[in-house]
Amino acid sequence: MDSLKAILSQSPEGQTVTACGWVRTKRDGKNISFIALNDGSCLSNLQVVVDKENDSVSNETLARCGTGASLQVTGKLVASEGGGQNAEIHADTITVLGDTSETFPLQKKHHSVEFLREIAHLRARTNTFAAVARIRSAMSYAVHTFFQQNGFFYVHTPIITANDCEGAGQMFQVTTLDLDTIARKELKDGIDYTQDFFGKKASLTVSGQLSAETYACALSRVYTFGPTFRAENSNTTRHLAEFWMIEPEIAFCTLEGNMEIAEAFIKFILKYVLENCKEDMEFFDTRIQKGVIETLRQVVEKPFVRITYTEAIEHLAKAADSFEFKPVWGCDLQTEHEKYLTETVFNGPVIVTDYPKEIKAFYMKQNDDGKTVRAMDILVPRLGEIIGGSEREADYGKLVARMKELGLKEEDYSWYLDLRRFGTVPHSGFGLGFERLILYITGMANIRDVIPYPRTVKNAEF
RNA sequence: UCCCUUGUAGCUCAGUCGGUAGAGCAAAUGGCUGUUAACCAUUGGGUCGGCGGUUCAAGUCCGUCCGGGGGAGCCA
Repeated sequence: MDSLKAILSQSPEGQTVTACGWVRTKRDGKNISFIALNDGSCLSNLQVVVDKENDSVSNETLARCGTGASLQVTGKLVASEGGGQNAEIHADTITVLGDTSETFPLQKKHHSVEFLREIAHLRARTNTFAAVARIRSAMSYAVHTFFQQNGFFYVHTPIITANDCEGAGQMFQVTTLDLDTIARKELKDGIDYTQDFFGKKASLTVSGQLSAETYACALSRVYTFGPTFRAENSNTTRHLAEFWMIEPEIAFCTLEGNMEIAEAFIKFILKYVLENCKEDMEFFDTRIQKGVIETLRQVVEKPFVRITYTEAIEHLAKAADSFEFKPVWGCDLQTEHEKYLTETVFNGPVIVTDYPKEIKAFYMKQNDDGKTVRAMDILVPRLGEIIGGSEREADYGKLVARMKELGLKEEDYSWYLDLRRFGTVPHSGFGLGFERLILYITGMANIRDVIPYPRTVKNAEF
């Protein structure tokens, strides 16, 4: 059975084909009916033409071909007399594989994304969500292609972790203890985790970075690409409790090399999608965000702007009056600051490096100035931070000293510190939120609409 | 977690100064000689998010809870 994509790519010469799909719309005339059929293999529908004067398809069958029904159609593929499509199928037989009903919630009209979120199990049957799904798949393939072509090994870091030290956010606890029983007891001494499945407190991972570092310090170039979980109570269009993160980690690599790889990576994915998902991208360009294709093309062409945090603050200081939060050295960049830099000053992606150590994680390499670390964030218009990365502190003494300043216990990180005890090397890496990259590429507005079943605060439906 | 906003037909919304509900689309039915979210006509469709209060009278005013959306913080 050929997909509609395969059928529509054929030259229509009257050959007999069999097509399967779901009815999008049906338009009835006295002697003729048109059915728009879609199987999700591509954005385009196949127009099915039913000649009512010819008895091949009964009126009873035709009546069952309402929006949402699934059909198998056999007929001749011919050039279309109408203007909306090149080819169409003149049906000889139609088999209704599955009936629909008047309660089918998807109508042949526009629906809001908010409404479609409530029927997430059916929304993939709309143009927008099917296009997002196809692009997401193509991007996943491109992620692996980029790294595999550049000598990276794909490492599967654990989903469940008993490290209490990943430090990137609030964690979801994993337990087999009976919480109902625990909740009823007065627990003066706390919970006895030695009785739990893993014998200690365990959680879902918030980052594969620390594990990836251990493999980078063995295989040199590795990456992870998997689900990540954050139990933050954040309610925005850019956050999910369950999201997919891409985290490369590279040995013998300083921050400069890290930035080069990050920039090349983003450009590779954009270029791949522009070349391989043309029909879907044109849909996003006309229906979702006007001009998104041209924006992406320019991002691929131009080198990313690179500035230090200190330079960023200087830029922001010139427009200090326009901000709610005054830009002061030492403070983290606010959303309004990121927007100003990417949208007003540079009009494109900006890599900001060398942040104050106080606002960055303990494992980042300390600069000689004693104030900043070798961190880099890539900021993009509309979304803000899309990548966060750094060169890692490779010096055992400096790393331990920084941990002490922050009150972190050495024994909790002994395996991580072993990387610095035994054959330490300069190494770097970054994390990229996959869904944010999808938002950037498609122009979609809400991160909940670029993952099939979004998990957010108070929402784990489907 | 904080701020703003919103909840009325299957969907998108209107509903004025408090007086018991309206449109478009969708659906169903009929019509129509090739349509492109087809078109034309007819019909059906409502616990106005829940609970409580004020009032002769509440979709409308007040309180509270729940849901949706946007922004901020946190971050990817």
